[in-house]
Amino acid sequence: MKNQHPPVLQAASLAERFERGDLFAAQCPSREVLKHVTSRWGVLVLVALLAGTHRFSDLRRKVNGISEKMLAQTLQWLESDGFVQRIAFPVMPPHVEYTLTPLGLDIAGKVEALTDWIEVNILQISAAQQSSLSQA
Amino acid sequence: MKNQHPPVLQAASLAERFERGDLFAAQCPSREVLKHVTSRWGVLVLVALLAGTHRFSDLRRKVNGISEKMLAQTLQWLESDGFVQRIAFPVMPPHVEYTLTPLGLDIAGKVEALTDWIEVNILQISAAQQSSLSQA
DNA sequence: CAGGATCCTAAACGATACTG
DNA sequence: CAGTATCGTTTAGGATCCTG
Repeated sequence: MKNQHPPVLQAASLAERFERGDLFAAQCPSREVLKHVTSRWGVLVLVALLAGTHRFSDLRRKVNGISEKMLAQTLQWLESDGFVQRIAFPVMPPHVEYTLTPLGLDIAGKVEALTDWIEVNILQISAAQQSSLSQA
Repeated sequence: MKNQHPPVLQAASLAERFERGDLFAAQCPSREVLKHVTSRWGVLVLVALLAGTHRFSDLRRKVNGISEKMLAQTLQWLESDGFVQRIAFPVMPPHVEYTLTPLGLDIAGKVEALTDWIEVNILQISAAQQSSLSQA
């Protein structure tokens, strides 16, 4: 069954939402956004777009391994969440540009903070993996 | 355009990113770690453990909707990545505690920064979704 | 209580073909 | 070029049973 966003968010639950722990509720609307943003390709597309406007094929080349289908779907998710703006030029052949919105720029920064941390600490993580084998 | 990069991002220059291998490469080892951390339950378990040590059943109760299987698997991922330390007391019935390692504490903070941002901006995101429908 | 083993469904994903 | 549509495969994830 499909869990769709409620058209109007209750002001009553707004206060609750500002408290920590609301995310743990299964019906939290943030989980849907989180799903898009932390998806396998969502992360990479957001970070890629931090470098600036990209065309569809640019993104496809940059995000190594992504398929047409997944790129299109990921971009649609991010666009519907208001993180990405899609601009289609009515020319032939088609020319479409994708840009982060201010909102998207903000969240992409958070995502990049995470991915950067992983890349910086990847050796330390691998080392921890090794030592965990001897610990138990 | 309000490009407000956190300090951590500036520490990772473009040149450095090329040297340590880019996340955009399909074979980048960081992608595996990223997969665990940004997985549906990985995010929630990490944030949950920020509150301190939890037993298996505590986590299961706290992370609403997670199954035994996925909790066990997620914890094993995070443990093998060196983010979570598992302590099993040899008693009957079993007593097992899970705690964030220093490395895990660090990355959980990044993840929480992301989830917190979403929770705080969820209304703005919904608003962006609405306006994107009327713009077109 | 913690979690392994098994089975199963739903969803994600990829490849290809096709179109404006 | 930028997608959509369709199909087949793979993986995530859930339910249940079982054991130490």
